Amino acid sequence: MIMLDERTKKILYAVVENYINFPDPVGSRTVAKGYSFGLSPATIRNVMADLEEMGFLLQPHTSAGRVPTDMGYRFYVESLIAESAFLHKEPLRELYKRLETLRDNIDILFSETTKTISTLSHYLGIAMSPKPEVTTLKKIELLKYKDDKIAAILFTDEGMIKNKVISLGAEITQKDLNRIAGYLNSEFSGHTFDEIRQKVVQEMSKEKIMCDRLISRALKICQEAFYFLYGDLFVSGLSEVLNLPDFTDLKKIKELSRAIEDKHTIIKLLDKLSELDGVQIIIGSENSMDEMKKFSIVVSACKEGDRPIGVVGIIGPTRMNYSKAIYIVDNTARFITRILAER
Amino acid sequence: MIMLDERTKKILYAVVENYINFPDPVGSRTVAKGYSFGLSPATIRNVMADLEEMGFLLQPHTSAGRVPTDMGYRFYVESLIAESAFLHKEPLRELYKRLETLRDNIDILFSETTKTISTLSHYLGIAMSPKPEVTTLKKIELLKYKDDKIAAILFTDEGMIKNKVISLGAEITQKDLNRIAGYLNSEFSGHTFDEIRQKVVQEMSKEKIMCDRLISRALKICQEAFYFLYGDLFVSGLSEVLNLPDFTDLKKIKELSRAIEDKHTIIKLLDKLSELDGVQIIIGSENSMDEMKKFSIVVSACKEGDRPIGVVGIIGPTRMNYSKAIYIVDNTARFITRILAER
DNA sequence: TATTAGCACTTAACCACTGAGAGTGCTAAA
DNA sequence: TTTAGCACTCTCAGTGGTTAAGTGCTAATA
Repeated sequence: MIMLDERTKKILYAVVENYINFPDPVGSRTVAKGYSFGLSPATIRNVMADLEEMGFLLQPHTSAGRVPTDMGYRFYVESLIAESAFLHKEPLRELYKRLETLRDNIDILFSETTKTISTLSHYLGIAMSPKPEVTTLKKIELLKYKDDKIAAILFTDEGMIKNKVISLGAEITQKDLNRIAGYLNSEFSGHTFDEIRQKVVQEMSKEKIMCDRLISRALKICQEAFYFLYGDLFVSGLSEVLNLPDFTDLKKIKELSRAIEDKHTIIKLLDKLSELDGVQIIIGSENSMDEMKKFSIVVSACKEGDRPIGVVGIIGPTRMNYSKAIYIVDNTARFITRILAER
Repeated sequence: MIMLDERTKKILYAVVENYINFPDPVGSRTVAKGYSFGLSPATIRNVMADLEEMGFLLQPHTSAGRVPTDMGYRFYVESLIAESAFLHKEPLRELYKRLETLRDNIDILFSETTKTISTLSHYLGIAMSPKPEVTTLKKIELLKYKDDKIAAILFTDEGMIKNKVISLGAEITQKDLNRIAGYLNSEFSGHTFDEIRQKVVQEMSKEKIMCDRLISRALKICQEAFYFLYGDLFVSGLSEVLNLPDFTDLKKIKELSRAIEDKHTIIKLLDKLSELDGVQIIIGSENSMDEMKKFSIVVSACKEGDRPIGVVGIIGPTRMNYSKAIYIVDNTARFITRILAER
């Protein structure tokens, strides 16, 4: 990390904050006037030129003021985190009252959470419900549909219910299904989906020797049922961000809409981020997704112990009110965590 | 309906079709040249002036060509429907092969269908999965969660699985829950959700006299479980429509995004439309939703007998290729209907 | 009588130009 | 080391002139 003396830092922060508040490039005069450094514009100009040379600021054109680079935002955000200024603010409890009533239905809870976040922040609210990989099986239920088709319903301790229809290739009676479900429950309930998947593989290799027809069927069903399950991604607030001055450019809107339609990539990204603790921030070009390189992401995982049970966050322009965003995301994540723990 | 003589109609259709193909106001010269009426631009001009007087066309400004009004589109679309030209085209079976593999999971089927529709049409693809009101209960399952909380899982004959967590206010054993579920299944399975709701109300009034504690609990659970269930609405293809010349205007983009975020209103609209047979078309100002007054909707319900089991459709600009849209929607609806019937 | 050629008229779109305003970098003085 | 002063650069909004498209009207024509 490049070291900057106190005065230079302060000027950088002033530029960033001013730009976050007013979407125009900020000039030396503005900084000198608005932030009482006791310095003349000329001096500020020199410092700003230095900051530009170091890559923290850039000029859109010669006669314009300066705008932070992604590196500039990063430096600013690091200082925000170091100060943890946002932690001292009062929590948003009042605003979450409505969400509280939804605690029982986890999908609706997460989708409504994105709406609350986008209303509060005026950016895109995002949330991902727990990915089944890390959730604990409470009970599995098998139900015969038609011919060789059965439905497998997986209940997790977290309150999620996932279902999958499976074609067996041969008919089966409901009675057999009940026995299979009984076996699977005795064997697997209380384990995470990940553990179950591993166990199934192990059992299947043993099974080759044991050759119990029912058990082998059970394992096959199980393999299908637990294959390829993802958390659901919710996004809302597009009309909020379209009101921002950052989105008067059609090209940028297109990029954003393409980015949020590529749910699969975002899910993978959030998956990775959900492993980490606290608020995570990805600024513009730091993002690995091409369409996201002009936007920033602020997310936090909701955890139960150290197991991630969901992710909430914000997507917005790099010119984002990071302080407010961090504050909202941090608060929301804590709130969801608490709500899910209390249940 | 205003009657137009053959020549006037032809000229109206020519203007509409030309405008659909090229997003510029169409002038008399273009019509005369491109559509071999054997008339000079001057004559065409006179007819176009008449059409404008009658409200089928309008001029953006004095020296521009003409553009269809919503009434103009309506007249054109009526003739399309009368000819049923689109019915003669070959079905899109090839393109639906991928969807066929998803038939077992109805939610994913519908959400992927919207993607297919938007890719084919370059407009927004929309779909609504069966609203539970009209679906038939196959089985209800009750599972104890924690304290006084239970999960009710509703399986429908259509292959949908809905779940709801209910707080009872007092603890209950799983054994009791099983008995309640057994009772509810014997009583209600095979009935539509609507019927069940009515039955519950009836039973509850009787129950006041009979006073069986378990049954009264069962009915209470049932009432909760079947309360307020909606079909899910899926929308995709925003980045498709942003590429249309109709959406270079930020204001229009905002309107569209606000419209599709108001899922509740769209669901109610589709609900109404799902009662009708065949492809339904709503053009611009015909729409009751304010935000939708600049867009058109083309939808068709998927039916099982005369029971709607879902809706698929397109949202796009009023300058839409209606012929293609109708064709795609009609085909898709038939395809989904077939797939759900075969199951 | 219906159609058409001719023409004057209207308007948007494009382009080059201009002046104002904002903000810079550099230099020389404090 | 800081600052005042100044020349310089660039954007932006506004202006005026030109072009092209398309119209409506009128008078001639089949």
